[in-house]
Amino acid sequence: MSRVQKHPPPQLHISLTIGYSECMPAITREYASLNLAVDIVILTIRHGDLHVLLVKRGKPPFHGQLALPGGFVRDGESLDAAALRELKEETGLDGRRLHLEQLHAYGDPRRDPRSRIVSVAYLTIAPDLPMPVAGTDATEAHWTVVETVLAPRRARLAFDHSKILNDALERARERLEYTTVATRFCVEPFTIADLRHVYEAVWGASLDPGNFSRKVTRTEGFVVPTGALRPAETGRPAALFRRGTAANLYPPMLRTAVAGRDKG
Amino acid sequence: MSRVQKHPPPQLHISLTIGYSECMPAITREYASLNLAVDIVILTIRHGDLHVLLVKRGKPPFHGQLALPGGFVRDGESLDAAALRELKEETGLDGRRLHLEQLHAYGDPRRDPRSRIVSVAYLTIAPDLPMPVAGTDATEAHWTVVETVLAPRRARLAFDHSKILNDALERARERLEYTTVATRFCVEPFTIADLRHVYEAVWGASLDPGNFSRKVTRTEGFVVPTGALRPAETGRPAALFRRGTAANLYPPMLRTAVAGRDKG
DNA sequence: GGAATAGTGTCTGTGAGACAGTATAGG
DNA sequence: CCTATACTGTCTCACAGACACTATTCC
Repeated sequence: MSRVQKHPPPQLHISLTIGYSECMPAITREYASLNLAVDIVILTIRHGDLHVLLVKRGKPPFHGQLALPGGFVRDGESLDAAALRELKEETGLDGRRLHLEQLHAYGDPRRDPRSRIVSVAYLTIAPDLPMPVAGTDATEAHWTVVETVLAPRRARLAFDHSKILNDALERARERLEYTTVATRFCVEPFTIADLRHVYEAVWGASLDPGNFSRKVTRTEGFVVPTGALRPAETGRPAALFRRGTAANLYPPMLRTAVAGRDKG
Repeated sequence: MSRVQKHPPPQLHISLTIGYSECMPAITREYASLNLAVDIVILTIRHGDLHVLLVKRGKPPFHGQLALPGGFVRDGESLDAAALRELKEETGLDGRRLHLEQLHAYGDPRRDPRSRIVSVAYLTIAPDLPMPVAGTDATEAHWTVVETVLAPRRARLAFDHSKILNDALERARERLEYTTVATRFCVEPFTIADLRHVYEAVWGASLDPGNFSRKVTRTEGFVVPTGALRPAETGRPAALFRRGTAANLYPPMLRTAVAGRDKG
């Protein structure tokens, strides 16, 4: 069958829902009437470390715990539009100019203790910009070092957000292998070293500067030279680049061979 | 904010919903109360061609048109569980023994003309087995050659299922590059030529038999020899293999270099 | 033997990685 | 001079692709 309704029409299960408190979901309905949310994993690089934007919850459940920013999908609003709106509300940034991709839908019926809420997670890659991070509501938003959040002794995130964050990280690491999105972490113009620091922060590994430089500059459409130089604090000035037009890397920059090496 | 309800609690928008017919969704609610469906792209290879399982819709909308199998997520049922259940209902197969992965969530508010239905699509890879394909309801299910479905002159699938199918195909092609899922198309034991036909059908390109054989047998954990041979209709008998334990291919088998070549 | 498929040998080109060497800045 | 960073040269190894060649079967 394909979306063919065999049993009660929508109105019926609604009437069954009435009378249940939000803490005690009905279990006799066949079709779930539920709320749909988007949660956004916003990654950026600050001071050489990968950061994620987290908010401190102001009410139960998980009161006072850290969580991913997000909110409900509104009526008549597409999933992508909801993600763009939440991104705007949380960071003030225009998501159309950032990398924003759907990550995964999370639908465990008990992932939210209040009621059934299915969440579609998005991954956003942002450059290190002076973001307002003006929580439109009273919640505080903070950039947090990803490594700290995922440390075993650290308190876990609210809901299943630790899993979402882990999935987002794995996706980001993979994207850096096969696409040019790493440039989306950089403020233009950027140096090859800036771009290398992105790979090192996301992969948690150190890369050979010489080989990396050759690889990046020789891959068509990855970066385009501006001709200008950036005077370094120390050492030879570095050439400046902008993002190229290519979306995918061929051949890819596989991290498998790099895995295991430590960063630093 | 993170799933914090600023406005009406769940009960309230439910009362607003009552009185609306399913064909006229409310537009004044801030949060969407909606139905959640799963649609499944079940791929298999029959007679050397990539097939997808499609059903003919028995009622409007899109009456009589082809669509992906799917159905509503039930109350208390996870997304994965719903996909497994639908798969079982449509094919009689146990999805736990097949490759089943979430593909993407489709949430355009107008993707279903009746009411707002968000669908989470799944990709399944199945070997060419004698499947009952017993539609538990009256819908007919048919294996259809993918190439035929996507041909420009062909009638498009119902809803946004053409897009879902295209996304699933792209995902499957990519999976064959980086993972060992191609073996999931094969009935064990299988020959290297069987596996090569999988790649050729999914990629729509022909591969060099010698190089492919070497690549597959030398990649650790891709396939394991059974020691037995399969007598061929003509030619030298081929060695038989089973699936190995590796999930990922390193180095991957990139199709980019192959792209453009025609399947012969 | 001929035809067909299975599988190996071998050559070439490309690219990754290691690492030496050169370039250009400040101190 | 030194140091630090940027970048290039070069060597080696691994692998993809092309394709010749051998192996094994049925006719």
